[in-house]
Amino acid sequence: MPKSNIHLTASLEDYLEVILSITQEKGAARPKDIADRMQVKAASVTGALKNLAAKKLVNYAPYDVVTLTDKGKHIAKDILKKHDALLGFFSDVLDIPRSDVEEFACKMEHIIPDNILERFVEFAEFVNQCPNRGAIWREGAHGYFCSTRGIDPQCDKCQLASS
Amino acid sequence: MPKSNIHLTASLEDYLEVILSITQEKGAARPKDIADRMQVKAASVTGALKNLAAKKLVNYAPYDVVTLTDKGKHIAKDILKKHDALLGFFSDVLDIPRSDVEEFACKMEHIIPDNILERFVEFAEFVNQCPNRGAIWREGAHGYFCSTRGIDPQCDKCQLASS
DNA sequence: GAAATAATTTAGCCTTGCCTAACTTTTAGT
DNA sequence: ACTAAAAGTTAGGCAAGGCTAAATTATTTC
Repeated sequence: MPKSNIHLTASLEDYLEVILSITQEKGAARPKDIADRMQVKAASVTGALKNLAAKKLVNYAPYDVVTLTDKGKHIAKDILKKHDALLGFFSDVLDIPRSDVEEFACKMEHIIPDNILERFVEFAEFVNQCPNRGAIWREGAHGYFCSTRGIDPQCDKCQLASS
Repeated sequence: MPKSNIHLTASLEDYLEVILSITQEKGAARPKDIADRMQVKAASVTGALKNLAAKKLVNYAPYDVVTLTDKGKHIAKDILKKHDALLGFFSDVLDIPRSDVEEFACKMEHIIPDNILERFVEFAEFVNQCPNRGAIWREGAHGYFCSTRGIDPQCDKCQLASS
């Protein structure tokens, strides 16, 4: 796997992500689809595609459908993984509806450092693996607050933690 | 308080924040100080200041020191509040050293919606108010993991939660 | 299969926000 | 006070990334 220390802007990362998503649905992406998903005009897509093609991240030929190169696919999947991890954290830990964080996750995925994302993931895993210890959000008189239920003696992690 | 639905770019918000910070230290900010903190050249600061002055967020006159207007101060404090809240979350909940998240918080503060920040804050408050229930990070064989210590029967929140 | 429609590209423009180089103003040192 | 240095500004340039309008290519539809 060639080390890909390419610097990509948030915008270009978004294009890759969208192209991956469309490709997974339809096999290949057409500029029109990309424009619709990105909420930009078709002309802007052409520019981005030329840019990505110059970086060997997409296969692009005028008037043809667009596909990701291996390198492009690798990066796109990486971003999507971040996206999903963030969504998971917001859902499982902070208990915010996915629809409310979709857009925010789309912005965060471009700026969060790997080591910090790692923490988010570890924390979410902890909450998931050990539901009786995890934070539970409840609606109270003064808005939501955080609480937990009791410790489950069956839970590996709980026992591990009590040492 | 005039409703300030001004759209500010991340860059301009950063300028306000920096000016507030310098002002609190020295009474007023000089372009050179701002340039140093923002890691930009002095010429870039002049442009930003004119922009902010046009939006009535700073008091600016050529070759003079810079201060925030009430409106500017209000916005700057708001952003700083977000910044500190995020820093608190990363420190208290995820146990990441401040130095590692400073830069990230600087980016997040511009994109996080209020309602999501609210959740971050609530969660961090929970962890702070109820340290025995909060997540504790420990270094293990396979990196960091999450655990908790026992429940403190003295803790109001814990009792509240056990219902 | 020819004309109408839809998709795509090109060309040129705009904004943000940074830069450098050159010029002006202010400040400091002697 | 006068000059050298530091600070600030102006002018012009560049890259990213969007836009519109107009030209081009594909695709329908009758």
